[in-house]
Amino acid sequence: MHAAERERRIFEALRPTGFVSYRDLEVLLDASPATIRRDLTRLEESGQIVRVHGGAKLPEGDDASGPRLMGTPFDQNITQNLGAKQAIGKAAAALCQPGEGVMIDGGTTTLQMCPHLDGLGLQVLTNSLHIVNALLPQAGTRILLPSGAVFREQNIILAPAGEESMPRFHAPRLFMGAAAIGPQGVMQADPVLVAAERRLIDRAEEVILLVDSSKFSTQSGTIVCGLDEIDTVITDSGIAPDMAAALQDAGVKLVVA
Amino acid sequence: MHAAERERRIFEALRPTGFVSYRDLEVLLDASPATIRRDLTRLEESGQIVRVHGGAKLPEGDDASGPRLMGTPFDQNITQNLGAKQAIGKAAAALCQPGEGVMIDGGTTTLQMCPHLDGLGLQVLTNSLHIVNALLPQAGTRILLPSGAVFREQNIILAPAGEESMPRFHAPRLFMGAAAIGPQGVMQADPVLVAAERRLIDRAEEVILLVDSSKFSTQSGTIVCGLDEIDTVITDSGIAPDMAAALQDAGVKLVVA
DNA sequence: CAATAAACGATCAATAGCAATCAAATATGA
DNA sequence: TCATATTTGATTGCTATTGATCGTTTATTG
Repeated sequence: MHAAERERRIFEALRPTGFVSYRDLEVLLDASPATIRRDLTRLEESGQIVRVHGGAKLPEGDDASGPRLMGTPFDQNITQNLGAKQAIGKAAAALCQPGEGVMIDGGTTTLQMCPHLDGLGLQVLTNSLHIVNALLPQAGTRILLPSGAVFREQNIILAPAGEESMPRFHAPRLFMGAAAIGPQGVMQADPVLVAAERRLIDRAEEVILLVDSSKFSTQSGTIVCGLDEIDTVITDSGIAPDMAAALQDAGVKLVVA
Repeated sequence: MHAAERERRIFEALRPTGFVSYRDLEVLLDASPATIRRDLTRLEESGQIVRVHGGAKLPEGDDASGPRLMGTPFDQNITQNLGAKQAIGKAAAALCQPGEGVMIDGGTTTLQMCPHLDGLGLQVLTNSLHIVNALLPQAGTRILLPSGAVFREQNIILAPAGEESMPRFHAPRLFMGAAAIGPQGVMQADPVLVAAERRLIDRAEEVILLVDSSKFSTQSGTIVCGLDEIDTVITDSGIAPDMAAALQDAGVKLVVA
């Protein structure tokens, strides 16, 4: 296989979550370790990726620093606070019990759970096509989808109002993202997301919110639910102490990844 | 072989993934290494391709057909009889009325309809994630999905038996693929596909079958339905005359793309 | 905090792709 | 028909890329 072809595959693997492991590449490229390392080194020197121990990731969301293909707002968000989101995703994945069924809401932070779910044999109900794509290579993970129409802005599946879209599903845990969180509760940028998430919340025993610390300083959006409906918040170390205290006062369990 | 003919073949090989290896060209063009290099040099000087060590690729930004991952049986099938499938897909798309709702079954032939559906403002119900991906860039096409579990072998959504997976949907036309077709009826390789397709058939006024002519000589599989349930068959000119006659005797309308 | 395993970088031989030159075949025009 | 121009094919070094094998560094786990 040739360098150009390998590069194409690397980016293809990199796009969904912003990260590829060295192991994945070994299988995907069918090339010797030395060659893979050389490819990664070259791509890093040209600024197109960032190497990390064990793989490579897309550069953190500084805009206009290279000829990367990212059109949708979603693709732009993937690289925002990528490191924090990866840590949060990993911590969230650690809460899943092998073999159980969980719900994962769409979002760039929840997306980062996916690489860590491999091998757990989970049953994942999600409304996000991005998450479907990320989970597709994991043979042991069962993917369930609700019915509905595809909403392109967020690449999620949206059921018509009042319609039963996921019959007979109930899960111990829902992992949810958000545009912002504050004392008023959890907020989303787009009102149509609110309806979708509310439906998920109603079907979960426990609601776990995944938000990087920048979401605590944003305030715009439509309210999804109050803090009383949230059981756990997973965030990064950038959270302000008073925010942490406020969450715990509201009875929310706080996990800092 | 003339230079023009070689150039045509080079682009043909280049289109699917955006890259051709020098080795591939050697087989494909049946020309001496020197000639191939000269062709590539010339095409690069005119800006139509970019040469890289070991082959050539399309210039950046010329991202007409997105890069696809090869390896699964599905991806291998895509290139089988591609020309015929494209023609069939185009003919099928021509049967769609602007603004109407249609159902499209998963398959490599039905997939070829997608490029021709842009601008029709259709409402497409499909169980195939491949078709979802193909339709995603078409802003005017509304995509509807049934609920269910993702079945990886074929990348389709499979509803649990007996469950209502697509409430309140009914379409004038179903476009369906098949593994084989003969006097006994329409066949699929995998029994799980049969259940999925049967459910679609029940919701359609008219069933249109898309099969390239090689499907007439295959005989293996599970029977999906008899010829009496098929209204129209679209195939390529490779169909044997006696087969064509048999279809028309069975009351099936035959379209040769 | 130490042990272990994985990932890393550097070096070197082998291979594959490359450019340049020249010879042969084919086309073109008087 | 002959001469000339253009295209194709073969040969020859040369360079780039690859894969294997080291020893070293870095995460991870108990």
